[in-house]
Amino acid sequence: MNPTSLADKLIKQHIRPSYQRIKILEYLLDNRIHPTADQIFNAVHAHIPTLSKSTVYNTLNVFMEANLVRAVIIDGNEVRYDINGEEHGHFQCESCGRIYDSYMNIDALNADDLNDFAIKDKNVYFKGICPQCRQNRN
Amino acid sequence: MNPTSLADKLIKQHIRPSYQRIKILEYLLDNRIHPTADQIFNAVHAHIPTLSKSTVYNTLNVFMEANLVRAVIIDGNEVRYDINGEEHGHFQCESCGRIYDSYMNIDALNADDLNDFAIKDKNVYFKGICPQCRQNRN
DNA sequence: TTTTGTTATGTAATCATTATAATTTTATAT
DNA sequence: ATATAAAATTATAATGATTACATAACAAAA
Ligand SMILES: [Mn+2]
Ligand SMILES: [Mn+2]
Ligand SMILES: [Zn+2]
Ligand SMILES: [Zn+2]
Repeated sequence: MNPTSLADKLIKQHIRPSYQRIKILEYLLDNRIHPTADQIFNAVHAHIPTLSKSTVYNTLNVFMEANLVRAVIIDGNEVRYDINGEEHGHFQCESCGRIYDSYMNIDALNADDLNDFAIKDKNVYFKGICPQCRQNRN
Repeated sequence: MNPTSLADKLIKQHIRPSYQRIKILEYLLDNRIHPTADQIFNAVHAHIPTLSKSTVYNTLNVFMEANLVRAVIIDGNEVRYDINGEEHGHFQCESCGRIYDSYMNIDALNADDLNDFAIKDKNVYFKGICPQCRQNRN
């Protein structure tokens, strides 16, 4: 995606398209691995030597506010960020830590005991061993 | 539950039933609110003035190892602990933070794109506003 | 009662994230 | 264009949950 359309994507969400924000957005779109803030920082820092980690966190929070990214919380020790806007669940491999997307039918999940609750968001994640790690027998 | 049966519950899982462990187990069984380590510490500390927070964490990790409790990770900032062994999902209220159990049919959730994955665990949680908070309009 | 292993305790360390203040950049007004 | 105001970035400090570590207390075995 070219820089202009990246900027447009941000402007559409009323986010000022700073160079840092564009580069972070670009990284997220090109690396759909549910990266940590640290991974994002390290990757983008290679292109912007003056980049601060604060900016990464600030930007991610701005993106989340605008629903451009969402936090994927499975591990508990560090948040991972997801730019995939489609409704989907996740699978985390207990061996390698990778998080995979899974397009299961989350909407179908229903709970009679939550009839009086206002449900705004449904989250699903599985855990286990991914195909690659199964093959490597670890 | 009387102390003896609490001790038996631990022995059955090959956990030495120290006074601290029994009291922590008792608290978890009597307060099914998915408490934080801090909540557990404060409550049990009232009964055992010498209790250390390290012991709470150690004990919770021992209990988790034995599958007596499981970690419920929704917020990301602090882990909450659940002694409910039945298969169930959760609802966290965005207003008061309370976590409710919900007996939805998690097993029914299936993902064709995970056929080559070894699925060991399925997790579901919803977010929204609980009945009490809806009534209080906040 | 030694000896040995296990558990508990207190304190220090870790580490992801947030808060704060100063600086730089961008937009607006004159 | 210049001054002024607002927004974003940066560097650093603070926060806070959890873990690591060393020591003390306890329990079991010999
Ligand atoms: Mn995803
Ligand atoms: Mn529960
Ligand atoms: Zn794997
Ligand atoms: Zn509530």
